[in-house]
Amino acid sequence: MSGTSLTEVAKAGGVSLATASRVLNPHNEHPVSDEVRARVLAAAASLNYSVNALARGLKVKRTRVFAAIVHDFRDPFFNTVARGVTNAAEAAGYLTVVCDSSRDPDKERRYVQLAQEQRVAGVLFVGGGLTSRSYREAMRQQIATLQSYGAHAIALEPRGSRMPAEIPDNRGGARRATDHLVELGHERIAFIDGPEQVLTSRERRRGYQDGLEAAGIALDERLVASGGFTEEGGRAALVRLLDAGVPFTAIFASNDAMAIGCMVELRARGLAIPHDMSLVGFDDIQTVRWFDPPLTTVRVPMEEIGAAGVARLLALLDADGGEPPGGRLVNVHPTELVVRASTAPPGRGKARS
Amino acid sequence: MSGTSLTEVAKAGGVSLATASRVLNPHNEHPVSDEVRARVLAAAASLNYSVNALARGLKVKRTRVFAAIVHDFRDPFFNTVARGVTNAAEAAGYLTVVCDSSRDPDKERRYVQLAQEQRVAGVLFVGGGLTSRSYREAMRQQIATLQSYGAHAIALEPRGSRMPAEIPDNRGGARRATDHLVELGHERIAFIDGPEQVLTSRERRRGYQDGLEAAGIALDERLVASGGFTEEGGRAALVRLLDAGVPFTAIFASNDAMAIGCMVELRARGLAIPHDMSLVGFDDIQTVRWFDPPLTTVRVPMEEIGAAGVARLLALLDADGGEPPGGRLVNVHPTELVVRASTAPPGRGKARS
DNA sequence: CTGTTAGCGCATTCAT
DNA sequence: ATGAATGCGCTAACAG
Repeated sequence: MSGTSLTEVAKAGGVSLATASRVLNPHNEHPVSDEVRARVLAAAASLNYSVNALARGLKVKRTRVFAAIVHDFRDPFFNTVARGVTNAAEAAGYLTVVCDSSRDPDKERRYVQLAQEQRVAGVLFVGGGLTSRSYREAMRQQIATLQSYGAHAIALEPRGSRMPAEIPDNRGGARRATDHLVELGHERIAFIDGPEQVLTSRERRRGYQDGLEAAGIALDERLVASGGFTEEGGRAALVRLLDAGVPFTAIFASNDAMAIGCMVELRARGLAIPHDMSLVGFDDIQTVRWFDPPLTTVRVPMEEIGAAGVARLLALLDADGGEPPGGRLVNVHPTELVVRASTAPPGRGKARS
Repeated sequence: MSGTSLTEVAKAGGVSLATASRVLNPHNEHPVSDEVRARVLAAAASLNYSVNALARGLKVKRTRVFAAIVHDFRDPFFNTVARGVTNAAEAAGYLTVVCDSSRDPDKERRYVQLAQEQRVAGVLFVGGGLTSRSYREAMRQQIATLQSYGAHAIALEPRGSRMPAEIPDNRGGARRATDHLVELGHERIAFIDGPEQVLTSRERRRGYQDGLEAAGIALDERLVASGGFTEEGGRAALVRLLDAGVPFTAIFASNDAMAIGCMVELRARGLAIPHDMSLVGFDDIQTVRWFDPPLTTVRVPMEEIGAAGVARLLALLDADGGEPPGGRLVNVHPTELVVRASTAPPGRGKARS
């Protein structure tokens, strides 16, 4: 019921506890004779010995576990980043606790709390933070506590805290997407915004504004609606826009999930993409290439960002006790416009008339 | 750097270590005066105290962590089940380590190993096991070791081991999907199989055979191709089937990912769904309802299965030391055919001619 | 190269 | 109702 302990392995191998530890602990440099080593290994194998990471962690004050807190497990954006994290972590011998906060700040807080109790070596926040003062203050406080326990925090989307971050170039990507539409000749471009209070939304909206401004097009607030980064929300936002009667020939949805919602609604109304309406998304989640038409979108290097976050964490961990590794606090990963078939010059579609 | 310990809280609160433990440990029943309790709580709060779950776990020989091992993080089937698991676990105060094995048995083994070292309370296997003797033997061995350390293992897809399981009715669902096609008048129904060595594939294939048999249709092996449960694989399998020239009017893909691959290929060949070809999937992952046409598929209660797995684990944990809770070893969760627009009676489509 | 020892932070007897 | 003492399994000095 309670498994085998090192003491038992030592006894079975006819050596002391210390010696057994030395051969079974991969990070131990202490020399051990080949013969003794073999004996201990054999004893461990025959007893199905498995180190107790709790005891080890208690002793060395450091575990090999990370926590990744994501907004929504089912969103391909998040689970792809999470996969980048878990793969990179596993390669370094770390396990990753993945937590789905359901975009609930309180649940997020509870998860950080639990992770802290487990004395994780680091927590990665995957998903933008909220803009509110109170949220940022609470987060700052929480991270300070985390650090007092020796853990590091990393952001993989803007968080507005002073923590190290590996984030996509949201603003630049949104700018390029807008430019693309402008270059095709669109002048009335609707924008489907993410949740208002989320920093990621804000950055992408900014990029949209940049693009409009550069083209000398005035921002028309009636062409902007929030879709909460979900398919249903995106669809609902488009319904509002279309029903409002203000004409537009293209839609820039600030994430792919909402773009999918738009596709569904356009199809339901018999509006052809891109003939009647051009559509651009953001993220380049895997599924959008299977849709008809394949979606033009902005590629975010999701797995790469996840892996970079882990590398960052590992570097921080190694540097502990020395000075922090050089380099910027925030690394911005370039995003890239992927033109597929959902965009074209404005036609004389129904939406225009 | 090393955080606050209970000892410090006790000192700050002017009480003994034992007393501090009694008020801070939620599972402790020991009476403590309100005044002392308040003092300790205040001290803990002002010091930002957070229990060390490692020390606690070492002492009580039990952690509040589960491990969920999934085949592929990015597949909506798996991440949806995983979300059911993490949510249910969090509600019970447990954290879940989610591991993506990339369908690699060796990686799966390493993850179980790591989880065991962390002394997780339970391991949930999400995704079918392999049929091979060696795999099943190794798995049996591994589970035995896990249990010797007090952990429980649960399967959320057929595993062919004697472990408790909460699995979908794969065979029945596949049977119903086949019946549906037969009832529409199809007689030549192609089947896109999952990976051959995976038990889930085998169950679904069996259901397909059941349906054919009930309808008096002989199984034609030339109408079966394996697609490995991925979009690309499904598409490639369909290419082979189509190019082989053996006519058929409907396709039953044994998971939605492969059905999506089929849709893409049919579209590329100008074959209309369902006019030229009917198509059925399996799982009812969220995206398939957004496709054009929305896919007819077999719904698997994914989150429910995840939650059931956690409930099962919790019951096993509570019962430890007593007799195991009554009930079947394997609980089968009903699946349900969801008819959407990708199926219709056979037309005179090109595939037939 | 091997062995002895101390103590990580906590829950839990056993006293009081 | 509170406190003192013990040990979970392990690593890392320190001795030899």
